Amino acid sequence: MPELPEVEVICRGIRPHLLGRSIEKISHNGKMLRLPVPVDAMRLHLVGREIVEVKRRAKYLQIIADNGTILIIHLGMTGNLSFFGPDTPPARHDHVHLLLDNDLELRYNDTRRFGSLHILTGHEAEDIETTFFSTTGPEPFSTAFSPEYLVNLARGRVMPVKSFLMTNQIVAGVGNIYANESLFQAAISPQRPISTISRTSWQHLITCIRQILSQAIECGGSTISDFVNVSKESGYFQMNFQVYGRKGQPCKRCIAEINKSQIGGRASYYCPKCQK
DNA sequence: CAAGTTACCTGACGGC
DNA sequence: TGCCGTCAGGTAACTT
Repeated sequence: MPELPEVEVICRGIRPHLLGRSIEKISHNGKMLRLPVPVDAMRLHLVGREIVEVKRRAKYLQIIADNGTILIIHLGMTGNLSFFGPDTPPARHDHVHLLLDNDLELRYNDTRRFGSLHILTGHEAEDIETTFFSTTGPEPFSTAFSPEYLVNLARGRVMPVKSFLMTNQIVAGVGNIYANESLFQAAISPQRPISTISRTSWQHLITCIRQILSQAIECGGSTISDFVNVSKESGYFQMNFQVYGRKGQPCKRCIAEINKSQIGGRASYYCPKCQK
């Protein structure tokens, strides 16, 4: 799926097409995503409303209407959003279409159906950080994501640092690719138990995560198999992968070969020589 | 409680 | 060609 950079690219891509538009019609193919599609609530609270804000939090998109309703979209592994004319025939795995007042449709397509849609209204929408995002950690670019914060959470725990970074309660939006890439950049082994990482190393890792994520956003995200942005363009950050998917290939920093192992059930790539 | 495993779903790919 | 196993960017509900 899209990790934070891909979701951010999509967010920036759809925002100018959505702001100021109103939603005229909502259709659904009837299939469940990871959760049921709240199509009745969507129609009740969104049809006829104007879109006033579009933003990202963690890997979730938020489309906010003039009555305070928030439509939350998570893209799962294979979700995508793009705009089509209403006469364009629906594609395979199109699940939801939002028809706008400028005769364009925003279409949610998701092959594996691991994504989800949510509707928040009233208190749930107003206090979204303590309702919907109550267990979501800080954004990686926020000041709350600090070495002190990580040292405290890591105390006495043996979890591998890669699993820790991918835990959304710890920090939002870092998925498998960018966890691998950030740890290579920081020269920290993905298996390293978190309690053994010093304040200085956490600081360095935070800096590396922010650099990698920023570069990926600038590149329009990474295209692994099916990520394309709203304009149907692929991201090209994958050109910059240092370790992800490079098993057996030479490290770009030393002479060793990139290793692959499973950590927390996820493919983990690292240089056994550079990353300690 | 922390950490590891499994399930959800479809499609692409490699081996035979 | 086709069948089968494996793997894929996420998340949460399980189990240990």
